[in-house]
Amino acid sequence: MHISLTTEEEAYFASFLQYKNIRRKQFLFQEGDVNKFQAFVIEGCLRSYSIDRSGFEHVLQFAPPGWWIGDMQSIITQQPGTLYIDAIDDTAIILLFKSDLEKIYTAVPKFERFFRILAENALATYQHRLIGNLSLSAKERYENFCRLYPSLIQCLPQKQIAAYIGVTPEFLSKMLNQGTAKK
Amino acid sequence: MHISLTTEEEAYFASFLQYKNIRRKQFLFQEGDVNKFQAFVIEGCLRSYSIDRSGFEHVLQFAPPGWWIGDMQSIITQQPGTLYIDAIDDTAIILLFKSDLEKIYTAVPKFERFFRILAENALATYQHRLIGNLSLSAKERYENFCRLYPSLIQCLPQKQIAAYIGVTPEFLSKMLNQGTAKK
DNA sequence: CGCGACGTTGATTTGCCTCAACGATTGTGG
DNA sequence: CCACAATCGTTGAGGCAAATCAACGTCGCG
Repeated sequence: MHISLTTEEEAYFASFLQYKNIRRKQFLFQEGDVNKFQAFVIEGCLRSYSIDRSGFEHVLQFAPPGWWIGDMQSIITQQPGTLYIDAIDDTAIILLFKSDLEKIYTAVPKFERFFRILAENALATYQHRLIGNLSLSAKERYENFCRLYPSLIQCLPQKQIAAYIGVTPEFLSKMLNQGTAKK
Repeated sequence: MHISLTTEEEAYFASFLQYKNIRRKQFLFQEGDVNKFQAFVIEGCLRSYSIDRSGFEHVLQFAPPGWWIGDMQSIITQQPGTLYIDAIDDTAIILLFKSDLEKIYTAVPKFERFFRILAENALATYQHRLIGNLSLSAKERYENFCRLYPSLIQCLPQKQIAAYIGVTPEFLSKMLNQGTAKK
């Protein structure tokens, strides 16, 4: 990780963490809620997405083990959020509440560093994805996705991938089946 | 701003800053360079963009006065970047080198906080833009752009806006001229 | 002045969407 | 343990938003 901690600092940090289990399809967060925590995935998989005016889902992020997830906009502003977060599989997570995080920052400034680096990496990732969405075809975005998240392709329903790369499930299906040579 | 500084801290920080002017159309950064600094715009306007395989530009960010800009991916990894950054108008900027920033972080940890918050806000902004690109029509994206950057619409050539919202200049032109009622 | 960037407009094409129907799989309750 | 509903992927016909290509007028600038 990006910082090293003494045993006391670790214990202090750990004292704020809350463990939680979420069942497949259960919601961790819904549009209109104020998001008061970041979630860290230990096992399983979460996803964050928005639902547009026409009822279509658009996936912002998948969070397999080792990933953080939350409605950043809502966490920052403490205003009602616009995203949904739910579980794709049964999932074990750790919650870290914003109010506690503020305390942690004050007590152990090193954590500012940790979460700064985390945010900067995430930022670069989203910039890269945005550029991809502006410049690549659906097929190329799919290939990128496979290259970037090889562990996910196997456990995700195809329509979730479609909602991530920005095409309809029907179109993704056709794309995949005519890339394959036919007899 | 997000932190408050003593006079000494301010002076210490200021001692690292380098002022620079860039002429219209001049490059601050090009694909393949390793980005060693963040730039803060005082006056004028910069833009960061990528050029795809077919030679089309895709704007990642405009930076009017008060904004930071850089190739985040390259700054983090210190590997050659993929973006271009150039000046839309004659522009005055401040450079803050990554190597200096590391020193500043060590000397005055408060700055970790400042740049953490900066990165988190930027992150939320890109997430929002990505969702918009996945769920909105070209017209809606244009309207969002106008709402979000009213100061920019006047000084930007139309084709730059097109390259930001993700349409061709031709299409944006048509869109705008038939939204207007005709006689 | 003349060149190059920009915006405009039209004709045509295309990548992706919409809608609808259908089989396969899953899971759930009786 | 089976019946049924729900979800998912597939396929086809047709439609539309946006891209492509090309031509042209305008303006600012060297």
